[in-house]
Amino acid sequence: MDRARHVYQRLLGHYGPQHWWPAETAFEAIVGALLMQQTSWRNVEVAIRNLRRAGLLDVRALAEAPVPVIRRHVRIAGLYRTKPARVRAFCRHLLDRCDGDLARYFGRPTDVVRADLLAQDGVGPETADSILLYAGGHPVFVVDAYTERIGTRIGLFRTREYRAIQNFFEQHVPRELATYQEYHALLVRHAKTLCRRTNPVCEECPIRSLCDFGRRRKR
DNA sequence: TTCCCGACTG
DNA sequence: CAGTCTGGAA
Repeated sequence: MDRARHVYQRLLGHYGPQHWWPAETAFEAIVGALLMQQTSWRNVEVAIRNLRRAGLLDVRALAEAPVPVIRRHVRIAGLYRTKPARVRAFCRHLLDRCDGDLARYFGRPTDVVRADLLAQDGVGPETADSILLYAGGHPVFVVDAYTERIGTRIGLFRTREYRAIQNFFEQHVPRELATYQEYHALLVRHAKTLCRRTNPVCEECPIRSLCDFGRRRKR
């Protein structure tokens, strides 16, 4: 069996399904991705909750809201000098690109949507792919710091280049939306609970037998 | 003090 | 490639 698939099976068996964003709305996934950078997800959840409570969790509402108002609600997510304006600018873009119709926005070839996302302020490779995968239903493999850490520790690859890592997974894991969504969620879960940057808990790791780092590490 | 599911600028 | 940006939790 392919190692990348084997890792997936073991993580899924150990942690179980993570049931992420698809349960929520596509728009929430977009806002979450834009606010997530360099912040704990806990704070992003609070920010989204604040927006919803204020009736601002909507394309038009956010597009029209003054930046200071948006800032008041998302301040907890940090980087308040950039994120609020980026969220509003992105919503304005959605309005004049597809009249705020997300199905229409995402209803184009993956590469086209990805290029459009990357052209937006504050949207880099990870944010773009995260939006594609969890809001747009496009089967692209999301790469983040956790993916890189786990992948290099295990010895799946050595590169640190975004596209190279992404290609690795997309060539070894069947291109299925649900699988890609679940795999990324599992990597995040694994990186936070056991495969931490410092003090990893290799003794309890479900993929230790597949891991170059874990096998060599003493208890 | 460090770190958190990055992106941008110089 | 390195510095910078943010607040909050540990």
